[in-house]
Amino acid sequence: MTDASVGATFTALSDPTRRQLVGMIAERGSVTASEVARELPITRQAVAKHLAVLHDAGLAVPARAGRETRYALEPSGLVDAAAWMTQVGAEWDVRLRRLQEHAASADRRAG
Amino acid sequence: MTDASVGATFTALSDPTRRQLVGMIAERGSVTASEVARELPITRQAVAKHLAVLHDAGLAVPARAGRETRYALEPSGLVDAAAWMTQVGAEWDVRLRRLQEHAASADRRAG
DNA sequence: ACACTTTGCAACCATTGAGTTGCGGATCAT
DNA sequence: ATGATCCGCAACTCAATGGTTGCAAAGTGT
Repeated sequence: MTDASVGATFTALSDPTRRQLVGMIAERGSVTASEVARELPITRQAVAKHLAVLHDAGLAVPARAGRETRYALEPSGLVDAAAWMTQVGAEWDVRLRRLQEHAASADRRAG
Repeated sequence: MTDASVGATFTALSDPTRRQLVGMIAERGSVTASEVARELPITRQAVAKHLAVLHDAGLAVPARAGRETRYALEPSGLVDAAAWMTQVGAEWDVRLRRLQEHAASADRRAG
């Protein structure tokens, strides 16, 4: 759960086309660049680049079968990023609770 | 939890400087651009831009007090993004479980 | 063997984004 | 009142990136 891997995950998910792509892979189980390119208004190479980014982020894994390369989902990257967010969220929560308590006690003092 | 807001959150968290900034705000409760700029190797304006991005993403909220503008954390943006990830993660989970079952039954068929 | 499909690599273009400098306006302290 | 901070806005540079086209290599079907 290194900072670089978390960053790569957020970078990968920051692009709307890539999020859509993730959704399509989740629906279908696996996908090739050519398949997706037929349905989206972008070229196959653009899709291939997006799939490469998802792969580098550990969110998708390619498997070559004959002349086609199918990409499936790889959950570990998402799990790591979700863990990071949960952890950071917990820290925020602690901090915010302190602030709320502080504000509440200030209110009490103010009557 | 619109797609645009989720995208803004991921975009905000995809930058390492911004993640560091989030950590600093979490530690201190609140922060000004000038304060942070003294400790980081970037200018105040760069920090101000980052804080603006965090604000637009709903992750930080500014409060002007006199001549300084302090930024504190705003949890809603993070909560939304975390919810998105949890949801997508659950879908992946379902899909992966299906695939595993499929693979297992294939194994059984193969003997 | 040959036509067809699928992929991968490289070069290129346009846009975004992180960072800078410069300046003017508002606030605080003396 | 004036000097010192602090902020916000605007213009600029430079690298990263989403997208394109072109082409060669490898797999498939007849």
